[in-house]
Amino acid sequence: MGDDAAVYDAEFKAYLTKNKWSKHFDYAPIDVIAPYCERDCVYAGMMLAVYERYIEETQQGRVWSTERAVTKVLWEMEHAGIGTDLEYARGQLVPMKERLEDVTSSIYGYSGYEFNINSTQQLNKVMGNLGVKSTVKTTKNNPSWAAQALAQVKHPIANAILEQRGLGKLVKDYFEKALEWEDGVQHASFKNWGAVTGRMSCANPNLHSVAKNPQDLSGDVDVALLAGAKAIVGGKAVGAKYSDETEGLVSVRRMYVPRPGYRLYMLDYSQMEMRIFADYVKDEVLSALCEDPLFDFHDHVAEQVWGVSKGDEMWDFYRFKAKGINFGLVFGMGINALSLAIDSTKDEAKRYKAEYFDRFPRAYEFIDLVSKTVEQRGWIRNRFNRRYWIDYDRSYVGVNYLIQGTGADIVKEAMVGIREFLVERDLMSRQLVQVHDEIIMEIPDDERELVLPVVMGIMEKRRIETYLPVEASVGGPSWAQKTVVELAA
DNA sequence: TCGATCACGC
DNA sequence: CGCCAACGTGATCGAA
Repeated sequence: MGDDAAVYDAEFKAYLTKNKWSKHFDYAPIDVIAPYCERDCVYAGMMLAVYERYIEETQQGRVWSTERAVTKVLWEMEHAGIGTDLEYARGQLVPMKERLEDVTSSIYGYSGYEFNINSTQQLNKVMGNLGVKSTVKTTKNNPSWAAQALAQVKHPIANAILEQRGLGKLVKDYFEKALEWEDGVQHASFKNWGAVTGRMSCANPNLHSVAKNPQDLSGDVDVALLAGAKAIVGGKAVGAKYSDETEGLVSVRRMYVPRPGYRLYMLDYSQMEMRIFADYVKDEVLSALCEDPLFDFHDHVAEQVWGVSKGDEMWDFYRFKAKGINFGLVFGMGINALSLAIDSTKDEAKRYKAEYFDRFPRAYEFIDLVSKTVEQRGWIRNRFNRRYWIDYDRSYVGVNYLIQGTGADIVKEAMVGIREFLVERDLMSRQLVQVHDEIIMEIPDDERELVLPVVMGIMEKRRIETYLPVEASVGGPSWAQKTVVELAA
């Protein structure tokens, strides 16, 4: 190599910026940009040779071949896009903005003067004037005014701020964004391995972060409760079922609709990460129980560790702790975070965790082995040999990388398999979106009987020992409403 | 321009 | 078996 690729790249981009061509490569003259493109290709080719050797040495051939194959699926997903109900988007923007104005002026009412609510510095001053203190610190040790901190605040300004932020995000990131695609088809961008674990990422818009809970615009608690909400926090109707008949609730997912001739289907792996965790732990009893598609991991842990059963007075209490510890383990959570997550003191959290490991000693052995391997060797590999290099002082993330990454590779292989089937049979059905453990498809009615069982079979194929059941739902008709599909045996 | 802070998801 | 909830995208503020 005569020159260094990184240096050349940096120098060339500086040259573009200097000549005001950096906004888009199209702006630069062809005789300037062409040699750059040529070098780009040459360097990419050289890198391919290097990495192919590495892939061979580390036996990551299966992962590499899946990545190449899934690229075609991603291209087709981006090309197909997802249909949006522009009429709904435009219609809802009006009451959303009205509500936003009302909430904003109520905040100014509390503060006594107008200020920039988005500025945490200015907000901090307002809170000080109101005599409100935060019990939470930011990473830079300043007072935090995030949702977690505002939840502790008794003053009514707290809820108003939560609503202002949440609603503002919906308006900006999704409802106004939707209008950029005038034909009502959004083409998001997917990245194969946007995350270090092997998970994909999505942008413009990020379909991975589309709000699940409907937003209450009426300010009338009864409206959300009528839709089955468990609580209303910052205008979010938590747990509410969206319905077009419920006035005053707005849903981002309601915006996403099938195109004429199609219906939306959502194919979800049930408790995927917990089942992969069970597979890694190699607890035969646990794995056997996973054969039941309806097996609930959190229920089981509550029953086994604390001897409670459904209907007991303490059931909800221990089910909550079980769920918190389960997620805590797969996320690599420490005692401090765990105690916050399960609403316990640190001592209590420590005791619950000890009781958990008492009952599931192999879970402890697995977690211990992973972190020790990272500390001693510096790398680990998931079920498909995807390799992770992890710094010594971050060894606690290893368990999560293995579980999250194994899940990601399973879904990618399934997507490739689904594509092969659809292409081979020359079908109209198509994959639109992947959300980590979920695939969203558009299927015409006359293909449903053929496609659904085959797709579920491809997804449920044993790629690890433990069974990973899939639940299929049909959109009713948008992404906001799902009805579980019962397949004839 | 970029770090910090906030919000949303799995 | 006490420290570290994992991984993302994007809007916004405000200091550099």
